[in-house]
Amino acid sequence: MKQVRTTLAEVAAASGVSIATVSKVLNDHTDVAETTRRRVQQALHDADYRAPRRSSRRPERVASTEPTIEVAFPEWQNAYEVAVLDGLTSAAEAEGYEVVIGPRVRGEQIDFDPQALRRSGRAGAIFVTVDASRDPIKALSDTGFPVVVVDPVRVGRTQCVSIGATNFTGGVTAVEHLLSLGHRRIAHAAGPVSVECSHARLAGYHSALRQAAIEVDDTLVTHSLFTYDGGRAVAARLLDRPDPPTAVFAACDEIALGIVEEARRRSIRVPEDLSVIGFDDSFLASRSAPPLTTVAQPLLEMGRLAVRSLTQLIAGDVVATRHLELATHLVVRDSTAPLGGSGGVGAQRGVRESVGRS
Amino acid sequence: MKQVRTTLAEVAAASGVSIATVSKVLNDHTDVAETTRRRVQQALHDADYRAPRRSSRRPERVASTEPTIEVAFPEWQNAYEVAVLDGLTSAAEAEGYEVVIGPRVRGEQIDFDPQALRRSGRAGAIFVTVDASRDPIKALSDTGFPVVVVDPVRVGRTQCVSIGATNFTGGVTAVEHLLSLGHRRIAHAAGPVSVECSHARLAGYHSALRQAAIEVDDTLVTHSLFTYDGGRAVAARLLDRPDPPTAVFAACDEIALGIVEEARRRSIRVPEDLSVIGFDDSFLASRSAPPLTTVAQPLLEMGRLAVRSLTQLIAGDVVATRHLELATHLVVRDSTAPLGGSGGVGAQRGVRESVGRS
DNA sequence: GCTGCCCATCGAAATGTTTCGAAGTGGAGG
DNA sequence: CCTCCACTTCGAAACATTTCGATGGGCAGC
Repeated sequence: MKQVRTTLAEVAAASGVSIATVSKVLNDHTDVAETTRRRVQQALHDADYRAPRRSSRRPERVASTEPTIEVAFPEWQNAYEVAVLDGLTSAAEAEGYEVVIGPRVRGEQIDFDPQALRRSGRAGAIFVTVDASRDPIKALSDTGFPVVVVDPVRVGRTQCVSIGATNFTGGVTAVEHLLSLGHRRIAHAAGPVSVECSHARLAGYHSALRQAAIEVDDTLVTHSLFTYDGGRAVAARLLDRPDPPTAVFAACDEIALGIVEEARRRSIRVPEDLSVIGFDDSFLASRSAPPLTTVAQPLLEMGRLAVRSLTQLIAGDVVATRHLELATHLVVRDSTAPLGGSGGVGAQRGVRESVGRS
Repeated sequence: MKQVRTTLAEVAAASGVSIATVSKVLNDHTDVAETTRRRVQQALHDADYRAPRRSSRRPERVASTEPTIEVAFPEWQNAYEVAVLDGLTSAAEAEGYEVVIGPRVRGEQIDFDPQALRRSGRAGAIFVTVDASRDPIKALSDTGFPVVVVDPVRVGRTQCVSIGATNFTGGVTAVEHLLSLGHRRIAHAAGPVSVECSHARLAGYHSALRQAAIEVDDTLVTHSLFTYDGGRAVAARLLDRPDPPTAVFAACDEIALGIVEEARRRSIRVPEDLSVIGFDDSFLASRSAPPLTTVAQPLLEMGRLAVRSLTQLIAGDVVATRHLELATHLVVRDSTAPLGGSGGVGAQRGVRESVGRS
């Protein structure tokens, strides 16, 4: 009795159906009642079932073409995702995989057929900034198809491996930086409530403030999408208050840029009158006026790690952890300054990027 | 006893081995002796064994994948290219093509093997902002392999189809806009001399100035790469002159952003003290502070057109023209203002984007 | 209310595939 | 000539998947 792996038989017993039915659930056959399907999926998850490795030489493509990885993501014109894709493709090239652009993930909708993807001969799939708790991805991953998710909006309870950054610590870093510059009235332009990394960054914000014995003013915390326009909207509310903050920690660079622009429109100088710190260090941050101080995520590295994790899954190796987090670090540019702004415009602060601990 | 189909069990009995061994022969496993393998194959043939239909919706192995287009480009983290890729992939999806990310084009070096690409079974290839006069691309295209180049650095004398924008007209548009605001001392931060579209935009600049009977001051024309840092460098030279220009036409948005930042460092306000107009209308332009006035290239449309042209080539249709140009148009945002800057900072100009003719 | 039909659902059994260890083989070393 | 060891070859059993028929509930027709 080695019993090294849970089998369909056990799952079947646990959920009170036959082995055949469990198999059908796994393979998305239609002749299973919805209630039964759910019960079986629950049992599959509880028993931590994972598909047997169908031999490591599986991709079995015919000739010429290299094994292929499918990548799917919501948006092309997004500096964050593009940076991840950059790392991802370079690693794929190094490991001898082709990369094909998968189905477009539209908002909450992920419309693709897990069956088709499994049969298509792809060696694996990588999703970037999508909701990994959604059914198609769960279904795909739970059948043993190699799936890695980078910075999932939500993880849920799936088999798939996910990669992210230390969002909580990053939030702490950002606020500590502002505190060290003397700021006390620090707002947080957070991301959507529904997204997990928003929570982590917000928690970091709270934690750092409490650590500094500063009472948290919940009216200084706003929520918006991770977009420039979202940043514009929340900045309008924050800056037009009678008691505006002296510094804002934005949950991403795009939001930060929106805030910088709204400040400019009000003749509020950044960083002299208002410090703004972003998150991501996408290539937008280094090209703005002023260049953004930001908490950098190692986006290229996250992309590379995604490919390496995927190749492990493909090879059938057991991955030690289902979720990996890479360290963030502070990149100081010109959008933050000491409270009281001694500098004045054009103070010629160095462009050197100081790197702190995450 | 329906016995509609011969099974492995029968074959196994006939050839005197176990079912497992027959399965292995069928699946090309290595752990079967050559003599045994031959005996089993003979038996398989005699019994007219054929694989069971693995469900009717089985698309027969490799044929399942859609025809594939390879795309190659120099740089991921580049707003211009990403926008083109966006249009390109959406069109490919619509036309039923897969898109695979091809070899990375590094600077002047395009290291891929045209032979391998042709043999790989790709339906065609699209290159973005590469030098189409280089040997590998010429070689590929001249052998009849379908190739389309978007915004080639240089075209040379090849067979391949290229797609660009009306760069000359765009240059004229940009300068006419600045002239209409009253500017007379207009600099041009041009792109690299080696790149064809730089020439076209520069020629448009010259043409518009001559048209307005303004003498061209060649010291107001600088060259740099199409980068933010390039823009910073040339801006430093232009702005530190004793007689700085009142407006700059930058050959791309990245250069424009570099100029805006150098101006900020010198407390030169944009647009009150200096008007800056970019080129491309990549997503950087709409996210800067201030948002950039720019000459828009229809990047998405160019990507789509590239795919459509390629599908024509693949279908064997004769393409009427080897080079297509799409119209540019002016997008007015907040980085340009009338000479003499009536407005003052934060003048709350509308965000409306006025669209002019190219 | 009864009958018969349809159809969604499910499982037994047939079938194919993989794992893992047993058996065989050959050669180096004693 | 025997032993040991590494390697090849093979099959029993474990496992997964599919087929196809059984079951039973809903419902129209009578």
